[in-house]
Parts: sequence; structure tokens; C-alpha cells
Amino acid sequence: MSRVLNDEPFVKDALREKVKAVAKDLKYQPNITAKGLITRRSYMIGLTYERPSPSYVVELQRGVLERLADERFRMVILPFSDVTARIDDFVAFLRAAALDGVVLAPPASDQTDVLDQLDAVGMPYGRIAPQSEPARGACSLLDDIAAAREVAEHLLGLGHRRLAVILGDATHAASTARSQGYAQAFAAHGVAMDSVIVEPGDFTFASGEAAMARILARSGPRPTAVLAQNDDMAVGAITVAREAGLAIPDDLSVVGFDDSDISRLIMPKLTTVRQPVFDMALTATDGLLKLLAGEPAPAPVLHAHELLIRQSTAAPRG
Amino acid sequence: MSRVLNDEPFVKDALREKVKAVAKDLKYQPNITAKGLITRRSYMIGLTYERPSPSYVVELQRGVLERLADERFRMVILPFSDVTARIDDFVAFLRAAALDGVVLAPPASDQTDVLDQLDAVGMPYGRIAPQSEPARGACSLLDDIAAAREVAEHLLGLGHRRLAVILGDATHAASTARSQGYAQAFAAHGVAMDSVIVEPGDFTFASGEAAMARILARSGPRPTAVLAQNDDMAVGAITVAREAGLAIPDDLSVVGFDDSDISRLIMPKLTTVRQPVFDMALTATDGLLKLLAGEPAPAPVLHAHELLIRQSTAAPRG
DNA sequence: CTGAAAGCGCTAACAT
DNA sequence: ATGTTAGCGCTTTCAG
Repeated sequence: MSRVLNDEPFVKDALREKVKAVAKDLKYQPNITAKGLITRRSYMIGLTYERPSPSYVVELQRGVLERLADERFRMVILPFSDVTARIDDFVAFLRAAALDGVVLAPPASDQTDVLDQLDAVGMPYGRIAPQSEPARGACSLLDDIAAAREVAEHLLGLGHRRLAVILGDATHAASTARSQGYAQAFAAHGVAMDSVIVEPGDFTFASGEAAMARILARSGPRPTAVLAQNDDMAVGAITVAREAGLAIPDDLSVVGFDDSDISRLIMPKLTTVRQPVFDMALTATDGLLKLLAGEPAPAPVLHAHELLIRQSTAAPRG
Repeated sequence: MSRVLNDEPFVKDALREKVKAVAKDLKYQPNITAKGLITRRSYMIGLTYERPSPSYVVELQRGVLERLADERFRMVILPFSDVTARIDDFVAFLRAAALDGVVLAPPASDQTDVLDQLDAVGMPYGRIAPQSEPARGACSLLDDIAAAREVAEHLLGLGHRRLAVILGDATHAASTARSQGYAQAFAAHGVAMDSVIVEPGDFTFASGEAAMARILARSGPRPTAVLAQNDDMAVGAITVAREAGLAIPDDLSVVGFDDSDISRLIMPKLTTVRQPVFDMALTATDGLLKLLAGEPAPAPVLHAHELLIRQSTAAPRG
């Protein structure tokens, strides 16, 4: 019986047909739980992330589901706040969910401790956009440094010299990488790092608003361009700048990062960097499935980013 | 052993402590699969929807997860396109996933056939915003008719008489309900239905753009206000109207529906109706959990909507 | 109150 | 090539 339904070889066609007919007749549904007990498989893969923006989450999920569409694997969503602060709890949480594998989005994808513990319990993983150890797990990489350098260079090329940066969540390695990219461009154009205003943020719209408010409250000449480490903060910054009477991009150029939905809906449309989140999720899931099938760890896949110059940037006035 | 870990009565404290200590020491993780085999539970509930907007999905998921946070239940995401066209496949899909129960978002929450089949296989369900049969399953209700009437009344109160409606996906009962609400308001203010331009849409940004383009291409006087059945389409309409040189709200008032993220990020901010999707998902999940615990079907919960008058509406010119 | 044993529905190994 | 049997790790009897 089991042999037929699992399409094993060495079964006579006649028998195969007969069993299939009866199964169909009885609307037989194999009990996946019982099967799981013996095969040691739950046929579930987890997707974990830590409160990112809606459009990022949705793309991530779409990518995983797209790859899973023709598989028997299901996707379980496991948001977990503060991975960094509670790594043991996080791994226990994953273990308790009885997953066959897990796709880790930032910042968990960069936590060496998490990877170590996952290795220890033998749970394979896919990693989205890690900045370090690209050989571990099935990785989808993005060159955040180069991407950030390109946006910064775009601004410098327009002639901006008084710059402000709004950082992302410090527990995300991407934040550091993007800062590095900006710094490389600044150095190449002779802009001293200590002349650049740097404000913290945490990737949320509200933190972008707060950072912009602090930037405007400073004494001294106002910056002519703001580099936000993601679109949500960039939009927050634009909102506050506008309320302060500044025209975008004439009085202030703003760039974001992510090419999220709002970056296209806001007026003026935001200059940003496209991150192919959907493809990255798909690739990482594909690699995870290979790992699950017992294949050797697939090579990390570097995904292309793209600088999208839209309407929120222009040459500084005067 | 099992008796201790499941906190059963009639166990001596001494034994209880000892077992717990050893379990902790060994980092014992009960095998949820084996447990499921005997208890006939997979401890998974599904959440199904059909390509809605990102912010709606995210709120929906957040609501379910919030209620599940302290439960052992996990959430499996089961998007399924064209439920209406393939009901048998849809139910087979749910059955194969071995779920204990399922939360149905529109349009599945309104498909009587789906409910019938789910009843037949004994899978309990929660329903988000159904328009019919509120007694079946654990329902979170919203008065779409009243909500739509209120937005329409707001526009009529401002003095608008030349109106255009952009419909949502026709397979969603909410679309019909919202049209009814608009119609009630129109009738109350003496606006003839055949003077209202009605364009189809499917709840996507792109369909809102297309509908607005068709509205502007018509001969005869331009409408002074557009009622879009959700925010994404409203934003699409605004984008196209702006490209055609119209100022919002001076030349054209636009209202949406949902209070999605973009409705607050777009300039001018969108007048819309808040639907408490998070609460609705939470309540439906709570009801489903009750059903799963063998309790009788909980009473449907009516959730309050709220008209949010923001900056995309004003009195018509002249 | 606690230990031992019998399955839950399936697959894998073992016979035939 | 096909029928048969022993568990997978747990809960639920049933003894003690």
C-alpha cells in the first residue's frame, strides 16, 4: 500500500492501479502526522523574522511559498522579537515547533550563536542576506556595502557635501554594512566623516521621523541630503522635513533603501536601492530544500541590487 | 512522566519536581508529532487568503499570532488563488495540510460550499468579515454597508454630486456590501444611481490606476469625487489623477477603505475607513481555539469601524 | 499515587 | 513482486 502511494519502484502496474483506484474511492488521505513520526519529518519549514516592514515580510513569504508551491512542505511563520537578546529561547522555540528546517531573515541570519545551536540540533537553515560566514547554510547574499556606496555616490555626484545619515537597527549587520558603503563613497569624494551628521534609527517610519526632527533641530548649516538606511525611515524623514517647510528634492534630497511599495507611492518617488527580497527568499528556500534532501550545502547565491534614481534627489540649491 | 509534563493532578510533589529537573537537565523537548498521532491533533491552524494587500495580510497574521502566542498552536500560511473557482481543490488542500482548524479570510469566509465541506470533514473554522451566515464558525463581523454609507455620506455632505466608484474584486462579498452602502447614501441624498460612474477593479493598486484612467477618458463632466473600495486602489487613482494634472483634494476628492499604511504615508493623507483587521483576526482565532477545545460555537463578534477624515477630501470647487 | 503495556497510522525491514 | 511485522514517541488504559 505504502509502496504504491509513495510511487516506489518494483510494483506491478496492475496492483498499482487497483490500489490507487480504491484509495481514490475511499478519499483516502494519508495521515501526515503518523508518517512524520517514522520519517522524522514534519514537512514544515519555518520562516523567522523580527518585526520588519510589511512589504519586506510579504515579499519574503511570497518567495518561500513560491518555492514550496509544488512541494509537500508547508510554511510556518515564526516571528520572534529580540533574537539577539534571547538566543537560547529562540532556538528552543524553533525546536519546539518541530520544523524540518528554517529560513532565517536578518538579524537572525547573522547570529553565529544561532547557527551554532542549529547545527548542534541538526536543523538545516537558509539565510537571507547575511553579512558574514556565507559558507554556512543556504545563503542568499546581497552586497550591501556596494549598494550603499552607489546611493552615496549618486548624491555626491549631484554635488552634495553636507550630508546626514539615518542608521538602521544596530543589531542588523546590514546597518553596519550600509554605513561602510557610505563611508567608502565619502572618502573617495574627500568628505570628512566627522562632517557627516549620523542619527540612530531602527528601520521604522517613526524612528525616521524622530531622526529627521533631531537633524533639523541642530545648529549649524542644514544638510542638503539625507541617506536613510531603509525606505520607511526615508519616508518618515520626508514627512518631517515637509512639515518643516522644506521642499523635496529642491531643499533636501533623500534616499532610502529597499524599493518598498511606499517608495513608489510617495510623491516625489523615492530614490532607493532595489533588493530582490522575493528572489532571495526563493533561493534560500531552494537551498534549504537541497540540504533537507541530503545534498551538500549549495553555493551561496549573490543577488544583484539596483540603484533606482527617482525623484527625491536633485543637485543642491545654489 | 507524561503525567508530570502535562501538569496532571494526582502526582506527588516530590516526583513532580524530580522529573521536571531531569527533563530540564536533558533539555527534553517532547515530540509534538508523536503526541499529535495519539491526540489526533497537529497543533497547527491554517490562515488562508487570496492575494490581498500587504498591510492587510500583515495585520491578519499579527492578529492570529498574537492570540497564538501563549498556545502551542502554530500558524501555517496557506494562500490559495481562486478559491471560488476551485472549491474542491481548496478543501483538499486544507485537508492535506493536516490542520486542526483554519482561519478563513475573504473571499473564502463567505463561500458556503467551503463551509459545508469543512463541516463535512469536521474541520472547525474562524471567519473574517463574512457577509452571510454569521452563525457558522467563529465569526468576526464588520458592518461594511454602514461603513461604506458613512464615507459616501461624508462626500455628499461636502457637496459632491458627480461621483465615481471603483469596485473591488467581485468575488469578495465585501465589494457588494460596500456598493450597497454607497447606494444607500446616494439614495438618501437624491443622487441617481445612473449618474454615478462605476468602474470595476480588483483591490490592487494597478486596477485603481486603470480604473481612474478609464474615468478620466470618459466624455462628459469629470466627477468631483472618487470612492475606491480599498486604499490601494484609491492610491492608484490618486497617482493617475495627479499625472493628469489634477490636484487632490481641490480638483478631485478621493476616499479609500481599510486605513492601510499607505493611506497615512501618501500626501495628502487619505480619508478612509478603519477596519480593525488585527482585532478581527485575533477574535476569530480566539473563537476557533474555543471550538477546538470542544466549546460550543462562540457568538459572532461585531467589530467597530471608524471613518477617518483626513486630507484627500474637500468640498468641490466652485 | 505510580509503573507497565497497548496502541495511534504509518514506513522500513524482513519474509515469502 | 508482494504480504507481514516491528517499532517511531507519545498518551491512555490497566494493574499494582
